Amino acid sequence: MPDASTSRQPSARPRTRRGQDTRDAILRAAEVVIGETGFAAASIADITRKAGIAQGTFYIYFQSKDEVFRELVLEMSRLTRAFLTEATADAPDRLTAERRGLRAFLAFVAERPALYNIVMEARSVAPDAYRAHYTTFAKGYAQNLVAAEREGEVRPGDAEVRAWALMGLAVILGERFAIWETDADLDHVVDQVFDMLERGLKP
Amino acid sequence: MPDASTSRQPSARPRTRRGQDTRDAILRAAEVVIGETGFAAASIADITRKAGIAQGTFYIYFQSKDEVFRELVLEMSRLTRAFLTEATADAPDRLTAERRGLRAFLAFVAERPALYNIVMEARSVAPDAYRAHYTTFAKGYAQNLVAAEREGEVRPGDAEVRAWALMGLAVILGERFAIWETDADLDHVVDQVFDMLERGLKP
DNA sequence: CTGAAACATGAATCATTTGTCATATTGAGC
DNA sequence: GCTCAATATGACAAATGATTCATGTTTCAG
Repeated sequence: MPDASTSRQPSARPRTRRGQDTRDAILRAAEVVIGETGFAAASIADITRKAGIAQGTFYIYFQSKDEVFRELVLEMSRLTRAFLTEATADAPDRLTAERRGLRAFLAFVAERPALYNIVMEARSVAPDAYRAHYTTFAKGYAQNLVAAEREGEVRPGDAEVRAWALMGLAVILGERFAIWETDADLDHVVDQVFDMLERGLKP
Repeated sequence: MPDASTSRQPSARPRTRRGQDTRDAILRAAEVVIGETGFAAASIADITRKAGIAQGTFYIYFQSKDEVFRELVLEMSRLTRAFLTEATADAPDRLTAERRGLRAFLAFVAERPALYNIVMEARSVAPDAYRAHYTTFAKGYAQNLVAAEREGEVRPGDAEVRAWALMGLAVILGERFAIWETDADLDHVVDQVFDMLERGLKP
């Protein structure tokens, strides 16, 4: 067992308010710098400069650049789920919940593109975290669909396949209509997608 | 105007069979090395070792690591489109073509995960190439949908939104069912997706 | 055959950055 | 107001890996 009293673990939780603030400052700076320039191009120097601290201070709170990155992915993962849970909480039925969820997701992406970029980049930088993010998400999604099916709110079908399909569609629509194009009519996008999803493409 | 006769452009086309072979060897090695370990982790040394050539030789054919990468993205882009065009060529109607297209795409991804990884990583390594890839793809996709709509093969709707939605869904299904899980029942996945897309989720 | 262009080599260069460390400073609890 | 753990500093050692280059070898048109 490591002796935390003599050899303090790097990246142990801060013990004072001051420490907490510094750690937060690093995370926020990392979100901006990594989110804007990408993981590879972002240097620790960039991050600490933006955070207004010395380079060495970084290593008091994180073992490596990789570690902040993972922390940011986790943060984004939690945040997105919380946001969507909130947004869909009092929907009358599943399809309405899905619609509101997609709308909220697009708004979220437009609001914090940096965090979105970080999750996307996690695919190559921290594949396990990336995969965990989507898998967790998909699980909840599928559960909702199964429940909806039981209630007769959607036609029967493979909930897992559907969940992944719906996530995928949300992801790329976010990229296309909330990041690349910054003034798209998101309500129109959602309407169109749900016209397709609810009633199908067949004439 | 640069004088190509005295200062040969690096990355000019090879002029002999031998040169062509070497260039191809580099591309194939780069596909494997970058596709498996990621752009950042892949070193020129790794690539040239795998290609069986000296490090300096690399720079006869490519200006930088970035340049091979872009070339690979382009290659993948062309290849995927050709493959899908072929796979959907003699479909009786649009929805059948879409179905066959998705099935073929999943098979393609399962077959060459390295190339797929490269396109995904392009999002951060070569954003313009990444975007060009999807935009080109979406354009063709949307045209097909517009035509199908005219023929009365699909219900009217915003073809661009639909095109992106369908692409997004294919992308993440590829990741989930062709890369992460290597023995998924791809026909089942396609059936389920098309049940949803054709007839809709509403009971 | 032959010479010039094309191609190939790999050691050396060079720029970049990570992560460390010896040395301050801060502030909470006594 | 002292003391010690926590926090902060910034210069620097060490590694890394992309790119260059001076020199050799191969190819092929004439």
